[in-house]
Parts: sequence; structure tokens; C-alpha cells
Amino acid sequence: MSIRFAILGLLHYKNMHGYRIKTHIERHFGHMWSINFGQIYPNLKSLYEDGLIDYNEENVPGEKGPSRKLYHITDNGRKMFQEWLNSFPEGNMILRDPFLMRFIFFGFGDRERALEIIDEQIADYEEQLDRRLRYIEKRQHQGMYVRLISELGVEFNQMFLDWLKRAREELESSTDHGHDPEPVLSGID
Amino acid sequence: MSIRFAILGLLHYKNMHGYRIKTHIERHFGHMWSINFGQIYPNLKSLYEDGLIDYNEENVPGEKGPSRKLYHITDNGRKMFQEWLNSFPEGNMILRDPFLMRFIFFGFGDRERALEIIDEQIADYEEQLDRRLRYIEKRQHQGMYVRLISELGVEFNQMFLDWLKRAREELESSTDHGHDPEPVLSGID
DNA sequence: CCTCTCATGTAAGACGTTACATGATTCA
DNA sequence: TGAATCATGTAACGTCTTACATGAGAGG
Repeated sequence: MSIRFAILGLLHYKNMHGYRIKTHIERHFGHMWSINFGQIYPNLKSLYEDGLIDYNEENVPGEKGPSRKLYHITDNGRKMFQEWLNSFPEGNMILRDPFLMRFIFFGFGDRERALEIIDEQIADYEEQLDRRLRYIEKRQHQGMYVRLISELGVEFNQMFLDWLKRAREELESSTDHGHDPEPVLSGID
Repeated sequence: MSIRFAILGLLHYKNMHGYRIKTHIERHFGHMWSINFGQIYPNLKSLYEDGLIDYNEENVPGEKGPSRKLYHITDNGRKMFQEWLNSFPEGNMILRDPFLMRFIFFGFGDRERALEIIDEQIADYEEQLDRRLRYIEKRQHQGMYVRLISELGVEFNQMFLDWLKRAREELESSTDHGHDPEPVLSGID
């Protein structure tokens, strides 16, 4: 549902066609968000059918590529968008991560292998942090809200990296040198 | 897919039936994770069909309630689980939040309303932080991994709260006292 | 008797991802 | 000519959520 509103929001900045919406999101939020055509085109279609957006089929002669639909938001679309924007968020934050899912159970696995996997995570998030810092530097002239979102991305990244490194140290210096299953929650219920 | 492995992992701690798996997750990870019956029972069924878990239909006379299937993990299940645990995480972290989705577009909305919504978030996350801190205090005797996960939850919470409060301050002291659409990304592409 | 908790399950639908199909233009 | 990019779309699949159906036993 909220991709619909993301599209309506982006159309406040400027008129766009589907392909542009994707590249725009990749360029400005790609460091923390992704979207695919499989979501964009069906949503554009239904937004159009609901009268929230409209388009002019245009095939600019100078432009390369096939015909494209340049969408713009309608008055009804703006109204809907405002209602959504003013409503209290309808759900909770979702955070899921295949690494953390494994991490919970590392006590049942091989300690050396766990260290390897953690090291790979550390490398990945260090690279990502670089990307995010470079992004912030490159685009200084953004509005407050988008800038704050980027900063949140950086702070999250730093927090998670610190945690990963601490977890790694604790694991390395733990007395548990065997590979015995650790009955982490036994006796609790 | 990874709920299957979560179930296999939990069955390392002790034998459980479907209902227990849910209450167990709620008790130990409910502050950061949720699962529903619509996922548990079909997955138990398919894990059973794949020979990764097995069960004894038991209806303990003293126990209240209907018959239940006490599942336990099989040797094949352990093998599969080890393979998964040793494999590199097959995807990236997913973080999505209906609040942040709105936040990006607050420049197009009403500033006072934005402050209200941020205040509600702050209250929510302060409450959640309390819950998480209480949880950590109450359960000291956990294994390293589950404890570290709980600590990550707390640190995430604190980081996000700090960010929310900073965002609120910036917004309050911003010179933008009108409600004009802020052309945050205009001129970029 | 009624409600709550325990317990198992199915069905419908929303949502998301991946892959595929098509075709034009640009550039090497 | 062949690959890359631009551009629109559909189909299949997998996952997740919500709602529903069923029923036993405990306690007020």
C-alpha cells in the first residue's frame, strides 16, 4: 500500500514516467531502499484507474527509446496524499535480516565459521558506510527531511558496525572453545 | 524460507508444539519479532513432510486443551540446519517503516502535524526502550548470542530515539514556518 | 453458562521478488 | 552487427497477514 504513496510523493517533485521513478529511487534512496518494476507499473496503472494520477503519452522526437507515459499527480491525488501524510503511521517498523536470524543460533554451530560470517558482515557494512558517507557529502543541497533520512542511515550503520565488532570480540574471547550446543534458553519455559 | 530454519533452531532447545513455538517467540523475541499461526502450522507440516522434524501425537491426561503434536528435530533436520547456519546470509537486511516513509515527504505537509507525529513516535519508542531494558534485566542468565541480540535491540532503540529528538529539534527551529512544498530533490535530475 | 486460554488448522488476499517478453535507440 | 541503455509491461512464485472455523478444558 505505501508504495502507492511513495509514487504520489515523488510526483510532487516532478512529473515522471515509470522507468524514471525507479532510477530516481535508486539514485536517491538506493543506499537504503529498493523497488522493482514489478511493483511500479501495476501501481501506476491502479493509481491511474483511481484517478489519483494522469498521463500524457509522449514520444519526444529527440529522446531515445520507446514511447513513455509522463505521469503527473491530480488534485484528487494530492488530496489523498495529504490525508495519508497527516494520518498516524499504520504499522510498526519491520527489521529483518538473514544474518541476525543465523546469529541467534550460532551457539549451535561452529565458532570459527561464525567468526568468518561476522567478519564478512563487518566488511560489508564498512563498505556500505563509505557509500553512505560519500552520498551525504556529494549531495549537500538537499532538503532537511531527505538529509535527516541519510543521516539516520549513517548512524544506523555505525551503530550496527560497533555492535558487530563488539560481538566479534566477545565471541573470540569467550571461554566456550568447544562446539557444544549452548542451551541458551533451557529451563526458562 | 528462514522461518523454517527458525523453527528448526528452536527445536534444538527443546521439543515443542506449534502453539508453544509462537508463545516462545513472543516471550523471548516479542520485543523485536513476531510470527503468526498462519506461518507456523503450514511450515511445521512441510518440515514434517520433508523429514526434517517428526512428532508424537500426545494428549497428556493432566494437561488441559485438545490433542497436540510434540515436534522434535530429526537427524536430517539437524544436518539441514547446520548447512544453513554455515552458509553465508543469502540476502540483505530489510528495514521498512511507515513512519519513515511519511517522514521523507513531510516537506509537502503541515509542519505542526509533522511535529505531532514525531512526538508520538518518540513516546512509542521510549515505551519500547523501557520494555527492552526490563527484558534484559529480567533475563540475565541467557546465552551470549541471545543476550547480544537483546543488546542490539536496545542500542538500535536508543540510536533511533536520539535521531527522532534531533529531527524534532531541527524541524522546530527551522526557518520554514510556512507549509510550502519543499522542492527537496528538484534540479537533480 | 460464559468466557478465557490452549490448541490446530485453512483460506483469502495483500505484498514483494524474479523472470520473462517486447521493442526502440545509441554507440562501439 | 551486437551490446547497452531506455522503456513498458505481465506472469509466476513465494511470503506474510488477517480472518475464520473448530473444539477441549478451566474458572468465575
